[in-house]
Amino acid sequence: MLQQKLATIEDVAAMAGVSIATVSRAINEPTKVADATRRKVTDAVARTGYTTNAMARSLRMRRSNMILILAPDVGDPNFSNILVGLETEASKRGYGLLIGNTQNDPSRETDYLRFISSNQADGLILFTGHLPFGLGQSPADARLPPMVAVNEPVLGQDIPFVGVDNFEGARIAAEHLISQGHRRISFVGRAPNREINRLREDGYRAALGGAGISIDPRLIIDGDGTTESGRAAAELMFVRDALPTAFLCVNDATAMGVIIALNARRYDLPRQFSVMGFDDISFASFITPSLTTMKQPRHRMGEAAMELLLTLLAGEKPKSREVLLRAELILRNSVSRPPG
Amino acid sequence: MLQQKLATIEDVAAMAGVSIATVSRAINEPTKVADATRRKVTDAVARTGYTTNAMARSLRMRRSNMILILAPDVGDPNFSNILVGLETEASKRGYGLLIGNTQNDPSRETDYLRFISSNQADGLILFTGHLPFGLGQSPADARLPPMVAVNEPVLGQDIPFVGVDNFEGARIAAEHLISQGHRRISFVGRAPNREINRLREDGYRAALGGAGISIDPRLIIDGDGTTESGRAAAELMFVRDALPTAFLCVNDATAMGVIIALNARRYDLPRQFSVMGFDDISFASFITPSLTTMKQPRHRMGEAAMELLLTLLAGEKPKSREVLLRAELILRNSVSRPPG
DNA sequence: ATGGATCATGTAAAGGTTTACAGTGACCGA
DNA sequence: TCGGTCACTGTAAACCTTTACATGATCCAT
Repeated sequence: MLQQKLATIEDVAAMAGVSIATVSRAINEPTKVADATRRKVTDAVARTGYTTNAMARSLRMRRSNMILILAPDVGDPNFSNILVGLETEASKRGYGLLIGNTQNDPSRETDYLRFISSNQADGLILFTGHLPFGLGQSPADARLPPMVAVNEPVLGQDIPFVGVDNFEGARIAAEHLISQGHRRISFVGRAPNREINRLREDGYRAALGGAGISIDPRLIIDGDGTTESGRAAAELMFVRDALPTAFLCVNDATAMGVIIALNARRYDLPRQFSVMGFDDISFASFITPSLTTMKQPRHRMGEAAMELLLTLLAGEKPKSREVLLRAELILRNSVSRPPG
Repeated sequence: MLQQKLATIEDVAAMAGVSIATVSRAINEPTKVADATRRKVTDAVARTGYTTNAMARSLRMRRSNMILILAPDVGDPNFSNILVGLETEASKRGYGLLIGNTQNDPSRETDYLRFISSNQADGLILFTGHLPFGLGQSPADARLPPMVAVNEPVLGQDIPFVGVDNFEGARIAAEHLISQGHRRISFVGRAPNREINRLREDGYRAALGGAGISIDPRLIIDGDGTTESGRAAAELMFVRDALPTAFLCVNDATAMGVIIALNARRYDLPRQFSVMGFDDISFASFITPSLTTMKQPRHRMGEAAMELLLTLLAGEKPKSREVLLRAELILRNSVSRPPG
């Protein structure tokens, strides 16, 4: 390779006329070194262009200052903003981010664990909602690496979690619809085995219950959170005999599907039907009508998750092992009073 | 720390009754080791749960098997899919991805170079369209690390590039509008100092020239590629006296702004105005009318860029230092024949 | 039988840090 | 003057690999 040899700590030590130990100290614990010496060292560092070899440092310290992010799909617009928050905080604290895109493929999840076992990453951020395949199953690896789940909690494992209060958020959303006079409110995106969907459905139920509205099970529609599922759900409502006046959707993607289906049937929104989403993805404001939704503080979620993980990594006790942020109601044009 | 000591190569060697050199060879160059010995080693590896310490390996080999991604905004929907392509190819070849989100902040760009200079990353993928601040300016660092620009080329530096043929793509788009009978076609998103915008504008000009249509400079509107700029551009057209029958937009975000503005003015699209975008971002199909656009093969762009970088890293000569992929015309509902 | 080639393995150095421990002077109080 | 602190610096081990080189065994052709 053409790579010219980089300056090492020895070169700096030689130029400054001190030992390598002193150079190391001058860099990492400046107070422990005499002023004059420190100046000689910083001088030599500048002249040689020395930068610490992170590999040697990591080897010695058994710490890489890297965090592995395990996500099913980095391209997901809901994830990528959290990623920016994670990155902001990590970068501020001198950590780097390693990305692991798993596509929900168990073998890729396992594969990425090599970064942990080979010491290339000190901790783990989980977007997946479950432990990576191969971790925590056998009692042998009862000792899990430091990790924090974000967005979606990991059930039954007591993994620290940062996310939004989905129950409360959905309740606020449903209450908003109720306050506009709606009483026949559909919930689109039921999926009892997905924790997020379950919590949002529960929030919906709590709001209706609190307002003394009895729940019509025909208005609760299964869905996997995709735009297509929203479209299909809306179509299904027309087949069944009972129509709602408002749709509360488990997320924005679903809500967009509902809106597309209603637009295609030439309904005038929001006059004839109101629609609410959840998440406030970037395109929620671009669809017609623009989407009233619950905004997730994604950037802050990322920051909080990273902060929690770094606290754990430092061996300190965090204030709390669970951080629930509040979702914020964003009023746009997809909700009005019901017709009639 | 609670960290129990991990098995090292010495533990494996002891258990297998061979030297550590043999263990290393059995793992990395299995053919150079006798069958019986290899079996003993793999056995011991399994029993101890040994994984090679990547730090020690990197230190010794002066190679980290990591690639640094420098992007202005990881959350950009156009970027994140390229990222998935990069990741696919990198992961296949045993490389990891380090993300550097710069927000176009020069100091953050420089900051991330520490991963290169400290040997934590072997190469660089540039989304930024320019060299990171602090690199290549002074003749001292004339020797640049191996890098590949993706999406947006770096001008005047002979940096290998993978992207879409923007000139050709824009020409195809404009020709599509012309083939539908449009002759008054606006170009929204002129920005002569942005290479991508410039190329797309040139493609537009070439198509019109080729069809013998003279270009009305009043139909060419500045824009920075944001949705807001598209909205503003459309409004501007109404202030000026000359209206087009079709809008060719520099990208989908701009096109969505144009559509929103036209929808707000209660025009019937595409009957009264046709609109085309460029990129095919995921929400292009969700706006009403759904957007006819040029699709960028983002996943393949990522793969190709990573492939090129790894070729350079291996010290081999790549087939070509520039890979231009073709954008594909996606027909949807935002284009029709002009009115009248 | 002998020289040389081939194959399998071992020895030890090198890669660049951090840090426990030891050492050196200077200074202070008795 | 002496013992003891204190502030600073140096020595050397440890972190865990990969790999050039040396060694020894086997085999074949002479």
